[in-house]
Amino acid sequence: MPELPDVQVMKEVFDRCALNSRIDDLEVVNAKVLRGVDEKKLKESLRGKTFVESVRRGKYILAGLDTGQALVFHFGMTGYFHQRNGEPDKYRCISFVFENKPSLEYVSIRLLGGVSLSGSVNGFINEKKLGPDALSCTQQEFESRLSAGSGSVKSALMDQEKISGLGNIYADEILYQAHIHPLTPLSSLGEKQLKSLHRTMHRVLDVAIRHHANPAEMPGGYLLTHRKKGEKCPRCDGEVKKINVSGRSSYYCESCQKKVQ
DNA sequence: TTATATGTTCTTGT
DNA sequence: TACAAGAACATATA
Repeated sequence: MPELPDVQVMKEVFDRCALNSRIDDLEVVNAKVLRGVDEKKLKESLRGKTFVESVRRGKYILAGLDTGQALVFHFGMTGYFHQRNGEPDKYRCISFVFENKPSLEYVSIRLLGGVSLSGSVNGFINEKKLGPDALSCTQQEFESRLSAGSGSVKSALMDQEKISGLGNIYADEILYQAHIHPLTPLSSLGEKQLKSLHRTMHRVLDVAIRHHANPAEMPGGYLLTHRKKGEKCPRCDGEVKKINVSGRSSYYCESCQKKVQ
């Protein structure tokens, strides 16, 4: 679930539920999600403190504390925030208890996500070598970062050091909207195609966020709801094919995304 | 019961 | 050595 648009929606939840309210306590239900920090240190660093800002960079949420430190959330394949208004979420891993708001739970079902503590918001970004955020990446940055590599265009879109925020589903969607085959080598993309790819990336992400990253709400003509072998392409009635690209399933329409060598 | 799954990171291979 | 592709990770769902 969580790619850039989903994480953007989660940031909005975080801001509403956690910003500018004193953290009274936190409950660590499953310490497996703690990365590079133990429960004791985490509690010491958070109790009595306040989240004063939040930044989304790619698929990460960086929550800045009034101490200057930042708590970093990543959601893996199955993570989300849940505001507790009744029963706790069955898969909650960490619960933040606030002075004057309901608790916020960090949930990770398959435990592939993680929470870590960083010296500062920017420190984390540099350490991870995260590329520019897909939503704010300029056309120039996009072109120079993508024209450098040599693999397939899809692998490059998913490489967080090149551009951060895209995952398997949105990489497929962007290529579909741009009429580009996922296995097209980067080296064969011309300037015109890179420009179009950049424009398409912005448009797809923008539409996804406006529809709360919910595929069911999104307009027709998107591959998102047709990720199944043998489905009809929502644009040209061609057949949706499934192939493997860098170990992940890729869906594309064989008649409107022609392969270029 | 088995195959598949949106994530990152470590390992392997070219 | 550098880059790119593949395996592993944990667990729910179809």
